[in-house]
Amino acid sequence: MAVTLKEVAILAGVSRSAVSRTFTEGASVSEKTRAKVEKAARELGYQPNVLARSLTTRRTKLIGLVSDNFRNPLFLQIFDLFTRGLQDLGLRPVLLNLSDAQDPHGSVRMLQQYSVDGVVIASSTLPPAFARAFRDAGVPVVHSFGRPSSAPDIHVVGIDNRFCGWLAAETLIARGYRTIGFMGGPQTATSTQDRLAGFSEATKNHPDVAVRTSFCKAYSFEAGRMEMARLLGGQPAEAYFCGDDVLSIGAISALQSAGLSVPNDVGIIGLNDMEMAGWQNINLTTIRQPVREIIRSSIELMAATLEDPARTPEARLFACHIVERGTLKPL
Amino acid sequence: MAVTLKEVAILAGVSRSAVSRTFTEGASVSEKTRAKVEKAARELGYQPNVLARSLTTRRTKLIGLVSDNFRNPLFLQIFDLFTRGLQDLGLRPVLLNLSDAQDPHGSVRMLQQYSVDGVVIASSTLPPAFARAFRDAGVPVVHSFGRPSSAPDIHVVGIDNRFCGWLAAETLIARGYRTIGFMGGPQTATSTQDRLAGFSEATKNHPDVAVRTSFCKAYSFEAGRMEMARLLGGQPAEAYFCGDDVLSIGAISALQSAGLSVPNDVGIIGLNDMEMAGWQNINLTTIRQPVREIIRSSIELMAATLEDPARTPEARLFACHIVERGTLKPL
DNA sequence: GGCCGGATTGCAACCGATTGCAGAAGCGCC
DNA sequence: GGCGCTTCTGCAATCGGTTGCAATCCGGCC
Repeated sequence: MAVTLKEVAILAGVSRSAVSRTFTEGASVSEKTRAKVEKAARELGYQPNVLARSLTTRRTKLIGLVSDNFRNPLFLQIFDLFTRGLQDLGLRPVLLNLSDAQDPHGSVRMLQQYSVDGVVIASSTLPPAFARAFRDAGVPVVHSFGRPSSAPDIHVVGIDNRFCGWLAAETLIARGYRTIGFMGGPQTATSTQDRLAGFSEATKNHPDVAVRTSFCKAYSFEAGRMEMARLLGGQPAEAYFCGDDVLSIGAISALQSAGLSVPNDVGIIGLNDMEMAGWQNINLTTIRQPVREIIRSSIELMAATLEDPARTPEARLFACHIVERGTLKPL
Repeated sequence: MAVTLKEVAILAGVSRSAVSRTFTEGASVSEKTRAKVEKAARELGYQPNVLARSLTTRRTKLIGLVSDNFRNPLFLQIFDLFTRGLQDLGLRPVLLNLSDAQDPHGSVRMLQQYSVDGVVIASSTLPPAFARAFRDAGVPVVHSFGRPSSAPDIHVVGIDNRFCGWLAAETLIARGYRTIGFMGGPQTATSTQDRLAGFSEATKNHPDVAVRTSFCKAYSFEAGRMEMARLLGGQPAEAYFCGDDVLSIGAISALQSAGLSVPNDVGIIGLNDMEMAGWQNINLTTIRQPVREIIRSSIELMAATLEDPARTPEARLFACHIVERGTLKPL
């Protein structure tokens, strides 16, 4: 069906090597044959078959894009940025949906069969075992939104979740809240654990502050709604730090349905600063995570690692800061 | 790096063909050699390289998943369903982000280089020229959420947008609204055009009803918000049919910000029935589009077309129906 | 034991490209 | 024209598999 090297070679009256060389960067071809080949290629509509080429070059230009979060609208933006960024570099993302995968082994196999050049994991909830499994399989991996380590054994780009937890707690305490709640994402996620650790650390210095902790099964509106509805069945805290804006917005929805006002009855602070957080009728006070920068940096790091697979693992951290809106009582 | 056929053959003490055959469905291998090969393969951790195999089989099991909508949260669910459905069939989606692509030609080239087995287009806004370009390049294509034709020249799975427009108008009129608005998505999208056609047709029979039409630049919350805010600068209609729930929710947000009540001041009916539409504090009356079924059917159709590329193009239509909630005044 | 036919097996060519190597061209200069 | 050098070019092997074909194996039967 498709035009091959050989047909171009015949039409141009040169060897197959000559054709190949005109299509490979920096190969030695005279202007004359290059012209002949390009003319023939144009006439036939030829373009090299990346997959066949990959057999010898060992580069497929395929990048595994793996995630397990398909409920949080933020991730649509994340996929948008990743796919654009990768395709600008001539790389093509192969999506791997690990929404209900338990076993890293199977995922590794799936991607190995396709000989992806690298894997970027876009998730704050996927267990680190997955990243390690890919690495152990010899595939370059970058974990975006993962847990940065001070002694990284894998490339990680993200934020300091401990600090975010700490910042949230300090902010709530400074506003005069004395019973504060941590409403995290999945308890198994490192992001949740780290935020809780930071949150708890901050409250340790304030003996007059009571802390409640609870967790949502997923990062989704619905999970936030349901968890807050459950909390309202008991004695809720005066203010909550939610592990994600989607949880916050879900929680606010539950509060409003219960006839409670935010921030008059309950304060809420989120994390991410997604588009909706800025809407006038939501107006969520939140901790902004620089998604765009994290993704840009992840792609850069992936490209660099493709160049030098032996590159020393690094952790890249981006700063988060409070975006003050209207869901906490004023200072 | 990776284990190859040859190494397995040597360890198992058989020819390369034998190894190949134990890994290809329905090939003739004796139980004895199969056992030897499988043992060797297990020891070495061998698995066939799909891409190398594709060179002779001409099947990469790669499916192009192309879309241009990365703003509408509904599409996150769509990607979720597509990726899961495809990977259940052993197919792998290569994502192609056409958010700001103008030229079908370039996109075709991108996918051709990777010799995808097929392309599914998930978009209600991508011009039909893209689908045709893929088809003309000899790639099986299924257009999900596309414009069904009564004389289809391309596989399409979707809804009858004309009917939806008609249904929306009839519903608004039946509720007693006499100035009704059509607030569509991008004017260039066939879905918008068809809905408007249906909407206009319904109103033709009601000379006492005035119609306003306007369009949003994209299917996103923000576009809906901005368009409604603009409309509120003039004399708004009594009720609007929005081309998507995200537009509706954006519009409601703008209305609330302006101190107006839905449905007391302005009625809204959406389209899709996304998760948020059911929230108590949104409670959107909408036309439900059976997304899940459309995707399941699209994947089935793709699989069938892969089997028989010469399959006659068909259009598959799914019914839509009103989901009554609280954003229209009662009957 | 010998013959027959179907089930297995290995050889070798091929899928669409790249690339090391050796020979051929091209060039400047004497 | 001949020399030495650099730049091009084609041959042939290779990447990791599949597959048509012919040869071999095997069991059953006379």
